[in-house]
Amino acid sequence: MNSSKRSEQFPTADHDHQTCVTHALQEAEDFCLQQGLRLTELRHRVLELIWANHQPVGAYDLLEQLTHEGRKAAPPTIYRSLDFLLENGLIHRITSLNAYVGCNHPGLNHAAQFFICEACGQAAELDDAKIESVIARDAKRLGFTVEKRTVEVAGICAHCKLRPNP
Amino acid sequence: MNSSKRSEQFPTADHDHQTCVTHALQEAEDFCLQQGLRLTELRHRVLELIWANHQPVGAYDLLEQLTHEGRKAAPPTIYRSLDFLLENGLIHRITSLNAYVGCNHPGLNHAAQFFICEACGQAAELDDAKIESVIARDAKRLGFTVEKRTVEVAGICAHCKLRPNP
DNA sequence: TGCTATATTGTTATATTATAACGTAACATC
DNA sequence: GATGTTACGTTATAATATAACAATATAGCA
Repeated sequence: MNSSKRSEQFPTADHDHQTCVTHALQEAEDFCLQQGLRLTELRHRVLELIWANHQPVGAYDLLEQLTHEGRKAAPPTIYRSLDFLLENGLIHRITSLNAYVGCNHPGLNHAAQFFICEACGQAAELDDAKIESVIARDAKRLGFTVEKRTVEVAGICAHCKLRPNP
Repeated sequence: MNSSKRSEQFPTADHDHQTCVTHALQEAEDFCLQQGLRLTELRHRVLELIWANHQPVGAYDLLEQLTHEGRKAAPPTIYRSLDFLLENGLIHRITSLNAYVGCNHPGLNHAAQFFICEACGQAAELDDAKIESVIARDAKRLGFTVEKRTVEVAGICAHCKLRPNP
């Protein structure tokens, strides 16, 4: 049985990607309805594209995908949608890639960690409380109030290690 | 007694900054001599500027500082020096700021963590083995081979919390 | 319903960060 | 001192992101 979520671990080649996109969109719609947020057609489409890309994707890639389907779009078009999706926890920004990826746990205020494969470009989203607590401990020792955490680990995923030549 | 190192914790206002710059430069010179690396005048000056700025500083800021002192410089001038300094562990790049900061432990191959104050702009460099080991454990569970870690925590430092209005 | 305030999107221009490509100068090694 | 290599100069451009203002759509209310 395949998970309908993308990135709690690295997805296998045979996972049902259409289902995971559909599921994520459904969750987002439900979440926005609950919260009284306007998931407009544009925002919905941007979120769908992000999930459909199936890995962290750049703003200008998304922009090109939007214009290729006939929509009038300029950089602010995409950045404003990204801002909305970020603010409401529907996507994450991967700082080290300048790229955006769907969030696996929309609604939960969580600090995610990312493991990013340099071979296939996919990213696994973790939410390891242990990392959080170690950071919190260090912060306490420094007298530092944490606002935002960025934990991104680059390397090679298990699938790519086995693959002959990706 | 004031530490001659900048960022094992957030520096106090009264710390001897000139000494910490001088010390860092001396360490870099020694290290490059040992390793047979050419710390050219340009690279030396860039490293000095980075330390003198006393907090993460952008490439174009450095560029401006160079040109203001009469040197001919264009973006590649600065980026090439930054590349040299990064490759040889003399500075770090703070991904979330697109900025560069002197390394406290040149020569040691270490994965640093940064605590970045959003009020004063200063960054503390930690090297917490515990964070490393937790990341390593997660990586092992995923079958992931780690190449590079990025751990950056933004927030407010102890000094700025006490300050009335920075 | 129609009015009005607000939120969203369109549009143009520009800021910020970084690299490509190619030529010249310095240096090092023989 | 000829030659290969490394570093630097120079021009152009790529990639990412935001400012500023106009037009449109939506929501809430009279």
